[in-house]
Amino acid sequence: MSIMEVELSNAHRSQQDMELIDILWRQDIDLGAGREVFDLSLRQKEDDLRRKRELEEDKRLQLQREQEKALLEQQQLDEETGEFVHSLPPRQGEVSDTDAIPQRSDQNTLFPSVNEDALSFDECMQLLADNFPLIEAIEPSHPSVEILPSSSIGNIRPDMPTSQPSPVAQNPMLSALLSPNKASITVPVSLAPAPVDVEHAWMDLLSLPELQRCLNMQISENLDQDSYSTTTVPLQVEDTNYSFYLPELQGLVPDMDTISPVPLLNSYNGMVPPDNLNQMTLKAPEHNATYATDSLCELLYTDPSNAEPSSPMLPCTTNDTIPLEVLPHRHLETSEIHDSQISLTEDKKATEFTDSDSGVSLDTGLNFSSPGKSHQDDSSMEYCDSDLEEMDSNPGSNQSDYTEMFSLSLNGEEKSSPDNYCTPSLLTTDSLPYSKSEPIEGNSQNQHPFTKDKPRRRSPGRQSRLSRDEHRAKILEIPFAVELIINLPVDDFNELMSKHQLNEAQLVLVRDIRRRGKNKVAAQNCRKRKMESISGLEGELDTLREEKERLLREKAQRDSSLKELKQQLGGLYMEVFSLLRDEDGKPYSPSDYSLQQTSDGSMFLVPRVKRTLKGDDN
DNA sequence: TAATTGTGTCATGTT
DNA sequence: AAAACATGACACAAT
Repeated sequence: MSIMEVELSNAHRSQQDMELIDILWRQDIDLGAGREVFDLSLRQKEDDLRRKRELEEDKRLQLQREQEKALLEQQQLDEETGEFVHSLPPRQGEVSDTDAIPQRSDQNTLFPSVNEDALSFDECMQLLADNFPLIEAIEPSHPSVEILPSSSIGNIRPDMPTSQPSPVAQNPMLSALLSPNKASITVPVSLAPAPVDVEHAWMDLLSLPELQRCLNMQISENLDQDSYSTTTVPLQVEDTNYSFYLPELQGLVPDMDTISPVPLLNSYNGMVPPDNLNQMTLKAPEHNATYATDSLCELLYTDPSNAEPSSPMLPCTTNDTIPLEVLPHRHLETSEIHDSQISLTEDKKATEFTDSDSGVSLDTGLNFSSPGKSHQDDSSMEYCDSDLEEMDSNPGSNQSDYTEMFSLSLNGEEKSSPDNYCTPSLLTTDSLPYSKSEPIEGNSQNQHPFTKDKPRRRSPGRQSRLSRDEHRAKILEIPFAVELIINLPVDDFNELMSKHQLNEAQLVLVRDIRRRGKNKVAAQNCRKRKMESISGLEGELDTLREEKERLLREKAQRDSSLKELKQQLGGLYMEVFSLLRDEDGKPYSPSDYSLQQTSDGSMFLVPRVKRTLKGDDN
């Protein structure tokens, strides 16, 4: 695009230039730009407009950052407990009630180190999002479903089904778009204000799957860099200050605590081969607030009694997220959804339902399982769990990405109606305390062995990015993040719970999640303490050993001194003894007599005959 | 293959 | 009384 601008600024265009421009224009037509783009005066006007908009956006961002700062100042993460503590008096509710702008996940204390970088990039992304709202989708079937109020020109549906193979490399523009550096992003920015029927042009453009994928990849890369991309702003967040814990944002940054944003970009570029673009594009719908298709809803919620229009997690009504299981297939299966896929997604749901410690057994009421699968024994559970495990652990797999991406959804209508699609079976056990309910679940049908960790197939070493509880929360459509559930102070937690009408199953799960989360932290602390204690004892042992050696050395030294003294004493004794004479002037025999000293100092010569038995020769 | 290690979870006691 | 915390014990996957 920059090349094109340079070309355009050239007043004297040679015929060759004009041809080149024509070629470029033909490409840009596909990008949604009309001839007018090449009109300098028009483009100047558009530039002015764009600048003005950018200025406004800057202001808005500034305001937003200030609010975020204020919010962060109020919240402080206790490292030991993992709990948020208020460092400022104001109640969270008060702020959140007045805070219309959804807080982004840069307040997520999970990733405190990336805040600064991410924020700057956040600006860029916000600018991009407003000037070129790529991720606002034009929903062909529901064109009226628009959430982002700002310039909706050039909306692109990143999740449009695509099937054709893409000769991306042959198209220099597309190649530029594919390029990870941000220069390519400027393309849509300058195109956005084009006064032609850009939307239509974009729609035409969307027929080019390769470009779509390019754009999506660009988006997802940027979003991955900036996990809390401002494009998520339109999400309707319940008036709570914990919006930075929003699950969907978490899902976007599954490993941000280990990977800083910039390396993430690089790693993505390096990691994802071109043929995996499909997977990357699928990240975009996370921010596609308008993505909603009835067919998808039907796919996921085939059970009529389970269809829950008002359920917060349902993308059909909330326009917020899309069922994670569906999107991959949409993409990978060239936009047609097969029955097998449906059963697969359903089965996945079913397996996830069964994977709960909370006494939330769903096996009886729901029979999501495809006929080929049974949940009768441990092996089947192993299969299910490992299945989930693979979803978690395989970063390249579609499932994994989507499970994270669409992990949890928070939106304004998170009141779960009582007839949640998982409720019927839940109601059978959900009122039981967790400790009691778990064994109960292991009925003959499912035998889900919640007792004593039997079903666990997690892999701590692999660090599944979605924990089991997160899966459960997702499945039961808990409208807030697991971290939030765990780390919130009890008052805020209760407040949060009172804000959302959760059914009993959800309440049980939430309580279990909180209990397990707390206990997990406690166990970690306990082990940490234990290790510290062990190392402390080891240190103590070392010092004691050193002291022992020192004392032994001292003892040896004193022993040798004592020996020396004894020798000296023996010498003196013999000297004195040899001076003694009897009446005949003869010396006493040391074997017959010995010298002894009384307590008053007087010396006696004692015959040794009697005393030698006692061995006293001193 | 067995032993070790790290981690999550549960049960239970303590604060 | 309830919640949080502490800790031993267990299961399990990874090493």
